Amino acid sequence: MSDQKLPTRGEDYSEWYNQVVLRAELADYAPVRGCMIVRPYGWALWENITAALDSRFKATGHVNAAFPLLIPRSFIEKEKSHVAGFSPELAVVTHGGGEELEEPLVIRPTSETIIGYAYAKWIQSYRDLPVLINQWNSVVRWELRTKLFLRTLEFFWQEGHTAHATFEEADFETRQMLDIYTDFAVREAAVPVIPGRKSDSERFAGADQTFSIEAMMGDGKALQAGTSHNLGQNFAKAFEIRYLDKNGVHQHCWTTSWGLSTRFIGAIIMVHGDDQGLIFPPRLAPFQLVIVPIYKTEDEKSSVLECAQKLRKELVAAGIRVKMDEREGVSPGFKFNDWEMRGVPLRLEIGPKDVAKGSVVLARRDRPGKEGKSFVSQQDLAASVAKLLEEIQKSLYDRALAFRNANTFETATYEEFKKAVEKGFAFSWWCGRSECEAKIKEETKATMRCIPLDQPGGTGKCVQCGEISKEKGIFARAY
RNA sequence: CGGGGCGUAGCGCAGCCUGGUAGCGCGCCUGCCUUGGGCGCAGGAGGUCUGGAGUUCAAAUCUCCACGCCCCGACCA
Repeated sequence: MSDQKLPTRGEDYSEWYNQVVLRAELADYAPVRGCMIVRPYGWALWENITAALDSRFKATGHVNAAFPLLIPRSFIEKEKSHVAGFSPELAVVTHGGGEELEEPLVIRPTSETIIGYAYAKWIQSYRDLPVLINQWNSVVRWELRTKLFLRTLEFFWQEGHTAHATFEEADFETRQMLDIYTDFAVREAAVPVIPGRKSDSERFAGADQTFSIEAMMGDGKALQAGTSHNLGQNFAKAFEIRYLDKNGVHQHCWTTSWGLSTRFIGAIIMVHGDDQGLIFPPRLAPFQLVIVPIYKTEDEKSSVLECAQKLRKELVAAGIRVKMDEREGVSPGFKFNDWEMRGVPLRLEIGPKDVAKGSVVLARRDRPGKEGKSFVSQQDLAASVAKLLEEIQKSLYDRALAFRNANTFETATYEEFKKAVEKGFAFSWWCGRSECEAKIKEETKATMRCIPLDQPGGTGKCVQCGEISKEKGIFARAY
């Protein structure tokens, strides 16, 4: 660490983000442009994200599997709009074993096609349905403008792929998974999100309908934090995924896909972080509590460490993720700042005075300085800690929601709209036409994020063209 | 893929204009001292100056070419 202070978010939000990711040791740049090395601290966060999602997938009947990294290029070409959408960003393997391949292989940008191939083989009867499979993997899309976690050439994610007998079942699945993402974002990550439907131009290549959850970052920009697609019968027709129904008639399946990526880590960073650095929501934080022992003499050191170890064991036994910072030669003050920068939600300070009094100091990451510090008895420490962690979790959500509300504007005129998207979200009537959407983008740089599922009802005038509209949309500049 | 910026110690930079001994800050190592909000002092290690070609007695420095990275725009989880 060369300079000790981060740039503030107000000075340079983008640079604040880059630095905090590197200094907190979440990730590092790789030798190939656009690729990312996820460091242990960042991966620990991802593991907590995957665990929270995976249990929700399992609870709704999904199972995990693994499909290949390499896909015959002809597969990608089988679904018209899918090729059109993805061909500019494909990585293609042309050689293997020292020879040019007869058919180039695409490194998966997503797995609809190879899974479609497998489903066509596996599904014959309505009795085989539904198929509810998820896979955890990484995919490659040749991005030209990259940023750690938010947009990298290779990224880690989960992709769920399901096949159903009817449109209704596929529609239910699509919405159910959107609900799961919403629940995960709100309850685990303390990130308020707006679930909604994507416009035609923002739809996934090959989907009939795309839904997303949209979150507001600390600079007022939007981030798509998860997506769920109803693929209709498009892939089923391209790959001949068919089943024989009860009447003995061949039907094409209805398929869905849904994904959430390491991009979500970017959302956590930008939704909760402050000028000191990261703030992780307790439920996902790699370390929920860090212990900083404080001592001068050798005698103090042994008694403080002994006590700290005892407390650590109690906390671990209570299921709390604890880090003990026993580094020699760095001052406690340094450690305070270091762990604050790295986003640990709660810090436990213990020194000779605390050992004598049977107390500790607990300092909340979400409330800087003295205000967030409290003296707490070592008796029932685990219970006190658990309670504080819950409070922090809640206050992070409340704070993020308040910020989003303060920066979301219901705009009546186009002038108001233009001002709104400078600061945050515009929630405005929209006629639904792509031309209006394109014009808005051209003139304001804001894009149609989603049409929230939660609509006020009634009608209003499209913010751009003035036509009577039935729905309101979220518009914002986006990552 | 267009525009801009930058490649010199692990990181951040100076040196380049005006060619001639490789420098500073932070970090790292050792020792002492300190430790309740980013300690201090002393000593030390660490460089094919992104690569290639050219000009020159001599190139980090001048010329040309290549490569890489970052930032800003068009396309995307």
